[in-house]
This record gives sequence, structure tokens and C-alpha cells, in this order.
Amino acid sequence: MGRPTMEDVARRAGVSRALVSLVMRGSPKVSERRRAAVLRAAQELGYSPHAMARSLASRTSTVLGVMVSDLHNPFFAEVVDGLDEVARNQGFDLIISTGSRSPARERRALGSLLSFRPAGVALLGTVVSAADIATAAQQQPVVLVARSSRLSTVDTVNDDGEAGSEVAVDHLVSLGHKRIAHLDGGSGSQAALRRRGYDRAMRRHGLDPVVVRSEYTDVAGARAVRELLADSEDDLPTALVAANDYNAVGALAALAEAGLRVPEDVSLVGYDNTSLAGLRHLSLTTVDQPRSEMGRLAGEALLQRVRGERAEPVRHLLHPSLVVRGTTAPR
Amino acid sequence: MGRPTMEDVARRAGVSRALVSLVMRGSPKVSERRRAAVLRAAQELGYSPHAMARSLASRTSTVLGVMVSDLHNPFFAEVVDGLDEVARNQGFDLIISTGSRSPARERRALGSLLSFRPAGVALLGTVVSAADIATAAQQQPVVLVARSSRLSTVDTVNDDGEAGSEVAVDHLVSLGHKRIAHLDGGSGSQAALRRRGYDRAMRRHGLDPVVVRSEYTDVAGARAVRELLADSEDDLPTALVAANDYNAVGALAALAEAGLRVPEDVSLVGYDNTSLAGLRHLSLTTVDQPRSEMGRLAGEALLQRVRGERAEPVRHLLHPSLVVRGTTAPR
DNA sequence: GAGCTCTGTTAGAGCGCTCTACTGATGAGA
DNA sequence: TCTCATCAGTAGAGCGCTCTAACAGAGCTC
Repeated sequence: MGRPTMEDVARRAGVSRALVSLVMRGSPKVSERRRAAVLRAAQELGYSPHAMARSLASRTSTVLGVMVSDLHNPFFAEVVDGLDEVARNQGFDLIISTGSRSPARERRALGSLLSFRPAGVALLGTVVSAADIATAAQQQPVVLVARSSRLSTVDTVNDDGEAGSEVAVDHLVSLGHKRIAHLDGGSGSQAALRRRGYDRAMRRHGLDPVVVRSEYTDVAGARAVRELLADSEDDLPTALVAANDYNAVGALAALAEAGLRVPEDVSLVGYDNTSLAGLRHLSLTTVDQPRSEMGRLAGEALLQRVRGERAEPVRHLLHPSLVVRGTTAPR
Repeated sequence: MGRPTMEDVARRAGVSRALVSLVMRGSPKVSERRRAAVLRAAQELGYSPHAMARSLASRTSTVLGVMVSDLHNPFFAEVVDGLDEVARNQGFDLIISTGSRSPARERRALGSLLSFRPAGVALLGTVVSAADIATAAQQQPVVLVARSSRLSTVDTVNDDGEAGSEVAVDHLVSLGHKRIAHLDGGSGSQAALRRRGYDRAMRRHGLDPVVVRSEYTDVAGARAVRELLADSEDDLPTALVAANDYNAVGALAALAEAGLRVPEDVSLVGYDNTSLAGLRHLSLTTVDQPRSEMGRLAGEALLQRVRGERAEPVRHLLHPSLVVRGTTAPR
């Protein structure tokens, strides 16, 4: 009983275990006759190799560990998709962990991910400490998406969040807006950068920055708008730059709830250009990040390191561009 | 060089390898003195157990394999979330594969998932053949979500798709609609059931069923509506029952593009009650499926089997309920 | 003080594979 | 005819761990 092993196949095919191993790995140095015999025996027994045993013996791994900050945010689902594509094409499997945007929980999740000794690790928008990242990077290649790092041992795939926010503000200013608030990403990854870009652009235009503390979720976006409405008397902002699309969606709901029309009363810009933004009924003006492309780039960077083709860090810095849709209008 | 092993820790702590193993597994039969010594040594070396080696030696696994039909559909992201919660709480990790809604690709993906000898497998909305499922179920527990099966060896978590569609149709009929078309889920999982429910309800009301072949994606939903508009002259349906929310979103876009207002000109009902439907600006009337709850139920069913607590199949059949929002209105 | 249980510890086999080093044919080249 | 490659195949160690059985030593009982 139990599943058949290589031993069973070998016995049935009348060959050694080593020969079965060679056949399973598609080695060319096996005669056609034996190969056929082995394959037939395997077929009859319903044998398929045990990936973990293989990995242990060969001291290699075909697993990539992926830690996602939040699976509900379509941004990450789309990045994972690109990563998955590259990985699968090169014979790697993904083991996925979600950290729920808490450094402590992400730390635990990362630990459990590493206990599988993956060939490489991709951290998508995570907030684990830089120290934890450094430690992890000593064990196997690490690539960060939507999170920057100065570590020379990790690769990164990011857009220029500062420039992205600036473009958003410039767009609003060009429409005549002056009171432009930012719903920020709090302690989320890349949030500081986007905040800085917003700040800089505002000052450049001689405007007063107003930052409302928020988070990368729809719930937080709605809450931030409610706070903003409660706090500001009649000096209500005429435009909002949200932390990301997911946050903007919440903001949109809260604005509607307060009887404010978008874009007639308030203009709104998101960030990421997720599938959400493209929904015709949201039609969110947003800053584009090429999500699956970023996933593919991350996968490729990781696999290059895994194969030992490169040791110097790679820093993909994508240039953000504004996608103007229906949530922004002249003042 | 290379990562430290149990051997290294044992040597450093001046104990046997077996003792280190006991400490790592939290055995009570270790003296405090030794336990402290081992933990310190492990700490100093930065040791953490090798999950795969452990799994191989103990002939047990702490991974659950998950195959998701489509990560872009928020329905699955939400189910995975519930599953992840249960799994993590009980010390299991998820290894995730996406099949891209093609039986052949899903078959391959399933094979690679099984090669890790997971403790159990969850198939979310997949379209692999029943035979493949049966084979897989011989190796380890299998739970199906959003897909039914008569196999006594697999557990299932579903809603009553037939009843769900009926409720949707009843709602539309009660609003005075007579020409109600169904954008179906094609060969997607549970699609036949939903189609049958639609059909039955229509006949019960003495109405003519009109089924437009579609799929569980937004792109397909949009295409189906365009076809529908092209084919029907002036006998245009006044209401649509979409395969699921994701499909409905596409339909919504295509309707808008054709200058048709929802719900003034056409009413629309989705299915799943994903986060998409709840978006204030979509405000999609839809049939509710409790997604994370379904994920949790699936996780629990799977783990019960994994622990050998149960051998008889469990069939969770959730009762669908209609969530009326803004996309449906009287004729 | 011999036998007993109980507690803490260890040796060593073995999980299912890979990989190195080796063997025994076969055929080419001198 | 005798090397000497070359090719197809195998034996056996070992990957990092768990688990069984066995074993000291302490503390009992009689």
C-alpha cells in the first residue's frame, strides 16, 4: 500500500533504481528499449516522482515562495499572474503565503515559507522589516515588488512612486484644482514615496499639502474621506489623490454616500490602474503600473539569480504614466 | 557553507541529533536544561528546520495544494482567503496553482501539485475531468469548491446553483420582466446547474428561455452582450441573468457602450456577491455566496479528512440568497 | 540489593530520491 | 591484436530529518 516509489518501478521494469531516475529526468543516455520499459512500468503503477524527495536529494528546489501583502487587492492578483506565467514556463511552482499587512504576521509567514527552502522568494508589497529581508536574502535570491531596498543582494521591481504622484497632482492642477488632498498609504510599502511625490508637486505649484492618514484598502479609503469631510468646514478639497485604486474605490463610495458627485464636485485619482479602475462604471483616472509585466520581470529577475546567471542587483524602475478616465474634471 | 542542519545544532549544543529533533517538535520529554541549550545553539546558528526533509522522514505533510480556476475573479481570492485562515491556524501552508480555465492545463497543474504529496487538495471552481479528480482522491483527501461531484471520496462546498438562478429569475419576473436572457458560464464549473435553474424558472413562469453562450469572465460577458444586441432586432431582452459577477461586470460595460442604461433599459443580475458587486458604483443585484465562509468550510472539511476524523463525504450545500441592489428595476 | 518503573537520552535505520564513481560491453584506431 | 574511448547501466552513499527500540540512571518497592 502507499504510493509506488522509484524502487517499485525499477523492480517491475527489471532495471536499477538509478536507471528509473535517469528516465524520469529525461536523460539522453538511456536506450530506447529501457526507456520504454520504465515508462510502461511507471504508467501501470501510476507512479509519479516525489518532488520533495527529489528536491532533498538534489539539493535544488523547483519552488518559488511568494508572499503577498493582500490577495483582495487585484493589483497583487495581477502581479502573481505574471509571476506564475514565468515560473510555470520554467518548471517552477509557487507556494503562496499572505501576510495580511502586518509585519509580525508577515514575519511568521516568511519563516514558514523559507522552511521549504524555496529556490527564490518574491515579496509583493510586503511590510516585513528590512532586517528580515536581509536575512532572507542570505539564504536564497529575493525579489521585491512594489517595495524598494538598498540591499545589494535583492532585486527590485518598482515604479517611480514619487514621479507617479507628481503626475497625478500636475494633472489636477492643470484642471484648475488648488485644494488637493492626499489619502495616503500609511505604513504600507511605497506609501512614503507616493506621499513625498505628492508633497513635492504641491509645493512646486505653491499649494498647501493636505495629507489624510489612510491605508491601502477600500475600507480605509472610505474612512479617510469621512474624516476629511468631518474635519474640513467649507474649505473642502476639490480633488483627491488616493493611495491606490483599492483605496480610491472606498473613497468613491464615501463621497457618493455624502452626496458628493465625482467628478463634478470632487475629482479623484487612483494609483495602480488595476482592473478595478478600468471598470466602465468606475472609470477611475489613475496612475498606471503594468502589473503582469511587473510580475514577469520579477519572475525573470528571480530565476536569473536562481540559475546563477547574475549576482549584481537589478533595479527595475518603471515609468508611471497617467491614465485619464472619468473621475477627474476641470474645477 | 550552506545552511546549518540539525547535526550542526546538535554538535554545538553537545547533544544528539535526536534530541534536537525532539526540541524542535516541542516534545515534553526533554529536560529544561537541554532544551535551553538546544534553542540557544539553534538561535546562534540561525537554524530552522527543513520542512521538506521533515515531511519526507515523517511521511506526513503540512501543505495543502490549492488549484484556483482564475485568480482574477475576486470570488476565488476571497475563498482562498478563508481557506488560508483555517490552514494557517492549524499549521498548514498553501501551495497554489492556477489552471487558467483549461482542462488540459489544469491537469498538468494538478499533477505538479500532487508531486509535492500535499496532505490534501482543494480545487476551486476547476474544470479538470471527473476521472482526474477520482484519481487524485485516491492519493489524498480532496475538497471541491464551486463544483459538485458524486464521488464518495471527495467533499464538496457549493451553493445550490439551481435555486440561486431561480431566485434571480423570480426577482426579475416579480418586477414585471418577461424577456429575460441568461449569459451562461459555458463549460465552467456549476454553469450547467445555473443554466438549468434559469431554464426551470422561466418555464415555471411560462416564459421562453434565451441562453447566450458565454464564460466566467468579464471579457466574455461583454462579448455575449454584444452578440445579443446584434442578433435580436427589437425583441431585446429587458433583463439579463449573468453567469457570475465577473461576467456581469463585462456585460455592464457592453450595455453602457451600446447606450443602454441599467436598470432603466435593462435589468441585470450577477452571481457570487463578490466585492465587485458591492462597489457602490456598480451596485450589482446578485446572488450571494458566502465566499470566505466557503473557504473556511472547505479548509475544515479537508483537515478533518487529513486528520482521519472522518471518512464519509461531506456535502456543504449553502442556500443562496438574493442581494438586491441597484441594477434591477421594474419593467 | 534485586527487581521494577519511569524519565531523559541516543544510536541507527530509513523516507524517496540524486549523484558520483564504477563496471562491462562495444567498436574504432593503431 | 591490443589499447582506449564511448556508451548504457548499476551500486551505494547521502540529502536533513523522524522514529523505533534500546539504554542508562534515578527513585521506588519488597
